Amino acid sequence: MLPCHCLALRRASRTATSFYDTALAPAGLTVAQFAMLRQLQALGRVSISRAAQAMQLDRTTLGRNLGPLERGGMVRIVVGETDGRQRMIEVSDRGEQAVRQAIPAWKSAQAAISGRLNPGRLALLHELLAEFESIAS
Amino acid sequence: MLPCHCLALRRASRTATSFYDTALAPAGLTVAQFAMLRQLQALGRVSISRAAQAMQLDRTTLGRNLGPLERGGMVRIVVGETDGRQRMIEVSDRGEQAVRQAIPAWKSAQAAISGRLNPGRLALLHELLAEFESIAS
DNA sequence: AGGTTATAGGCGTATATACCCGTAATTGAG
DNA sequence: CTCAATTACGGGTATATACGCCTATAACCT
Repeated sequence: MLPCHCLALRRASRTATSFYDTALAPAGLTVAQFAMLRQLQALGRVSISRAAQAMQLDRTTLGRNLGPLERGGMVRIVVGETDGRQRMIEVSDRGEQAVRQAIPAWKSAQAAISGRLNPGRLALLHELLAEFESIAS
Repeated sequence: MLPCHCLALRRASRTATSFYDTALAPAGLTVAQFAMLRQLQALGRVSISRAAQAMQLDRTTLGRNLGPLERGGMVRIVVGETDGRQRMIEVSDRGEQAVRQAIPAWKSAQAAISGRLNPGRLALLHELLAEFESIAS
């Protein structure tokens, strides 16, 4: 049974997600939510489609994932002024605070990895992942 | 914004899943189902918990994922003879046939990656993923 | 201006994933 | 042998992910 590249990535992704989710749980965020909020902060006020494109996520997936964040008061979804079709995403103060509060836990998870996988190999992993994505996308 | 190891893995996993799912779609299997069937074949008749452990999957996740396969007649779930609590998983002939039929598509997807990421780097990726998992699990 | 085309999203549906809690069956201590 | 502890699993709930179809809005062409 030859190793399936996809299976290896999926397994590693599950493991990483579980590891980070455990670390972030006290802060009340999943790693998906944390990453999404941080990316939304970096993007600023942005439409759903544009955010999805930036995050390499399906549009409808991003739309659905906004649900829990919106219910938690972390983001607001408002109709675009110039284009009535667009739904603009705004990270609320509560969302920014949640990210700030979660950052120590996230850093701790990051450090747990960095402490056991030397910087060169970690950088190489990121590089190979990026290369893989450019091939498979 | 420092790169989150988890986010990078999740992104790559999504990309890979989409790539392989597209390749496998004509065969009527998702890559998750394909990988699961192949692992079940390798394991032989096995209980749900034991299979989940072998696949590094949550037990309840594996149990749920059996649903579509069972509905499609790819696997049978039978009560264990020696232990009435166990549910033994058996890949049916239909399941084996589905795997056989999907293998060309899978190989094509594998080859599309191998053709653009040289063997050394691909092997390194697998090695780094394994290392990551051993750290984060 | 009006009709056609294109774009932005929502909703239905389905799979994938994992947590918690409850139940059934086995194991083990005495 | 009995009963407590353990183990195996199902179901409820929730998030994450994506496809297809539909609607609303905008843009474009004549």
